[in-house]
Amino acid sequence: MVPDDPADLLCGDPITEHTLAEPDAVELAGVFAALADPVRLRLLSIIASNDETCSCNLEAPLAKSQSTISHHTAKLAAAGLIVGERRGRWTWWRVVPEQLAALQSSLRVVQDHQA
Amino acid sequence: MVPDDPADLLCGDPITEHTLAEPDAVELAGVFAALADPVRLRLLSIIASNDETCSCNLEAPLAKSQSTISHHTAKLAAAGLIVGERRGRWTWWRVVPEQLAALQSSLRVVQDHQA
DNA sequence: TCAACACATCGATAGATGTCAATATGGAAG
DNA sequence: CTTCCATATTGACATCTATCGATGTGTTGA
Repeated sequence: MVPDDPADLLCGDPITEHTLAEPDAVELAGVFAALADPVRLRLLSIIASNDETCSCNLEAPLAKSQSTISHHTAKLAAAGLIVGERRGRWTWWRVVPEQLAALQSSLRVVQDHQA
Repeated sequence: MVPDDPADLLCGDPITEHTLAEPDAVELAGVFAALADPVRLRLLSIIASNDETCSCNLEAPLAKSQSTISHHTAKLAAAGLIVGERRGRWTWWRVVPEQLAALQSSLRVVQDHQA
C-alpha cells in the first residue's frame, strides 16, 4: 500500500485493484462493438419499435442487400441483443431487454465509481 | 397507412417512422465504437475509479506502449467520454458523467420502445 | 417431386483500426 | 537558451469489418 517509488507520490493513487478485468473487458467490448455501427443501431431501433419484427421489413428501410442485413442481424444476435425465431418462411426478431439492462448497469458502474 | 402491397399484410407493420435517423445513428455508433475496445474500457474504468487520473498511471497497468495509450485516450476524448487537463508536466483525465448518462438514456429508448 | 422463396454462407474487396517504434511538440527546470 | 520529460503525431503493418454478388440450405406450396 505504501509506494516504494517516489514518483508515485507525484501522480496520486496508482492502485489498480478496481480496474475492469481483461476477460470482462473483452466481453463487454464485444457487445459495444455490436452497437458500433449505424446500420445495426437502426436495425435495432426498428426491431424494438414493434413487439416482433419480420426480416422482410428490415431490408427496404435500410437500403442494404439481403446478405448485409443477414450479417448484421447475426452480429446483434451473437451479442445477445436480439433473438430470432424461424416461423414459417420468415424469421421474427425480438430484442432482449435483459441484455440492454445489463449494458446500462455496466455504464452505471463507471458513472457511480467516481465521487 | 393502408398497405398497397398484399405482402405487407403477411409480415406485420412495415412502418418505419420511428426508425433512428441515419445521422443520429452515425453519431451514436461513434460513441459506442469508442467503448468497443477492451483497452479503452479498462482505461475508462481506471479513470472513473479516481476523481482525477494522471496519464502516468495508465501505461503500466494496461501493458501498452505510450503511443497506444495516447491513441486510446484521444479516442475516448473525441467521443466526449473523458476530458483531459494539462497541468504541470502531466495530463489529468476525468470522465464526463453527462455523456455516460446520455448513452444510458439512448439504450433506455430502445428498451422502452417495446411493449 | 419440384419450383419458388427466405435466409445463411462464401469469396472478394475496400476501408477502418490497434499496435508499435520513431519522431515531433511543447512545457519545466536548470 | 538548452536540456529533459510527458504527450502527440507519423509511418508502417497486420488484422478486422462492412459490403456485395454468387451460391448453398432448408422450408413452403403446387
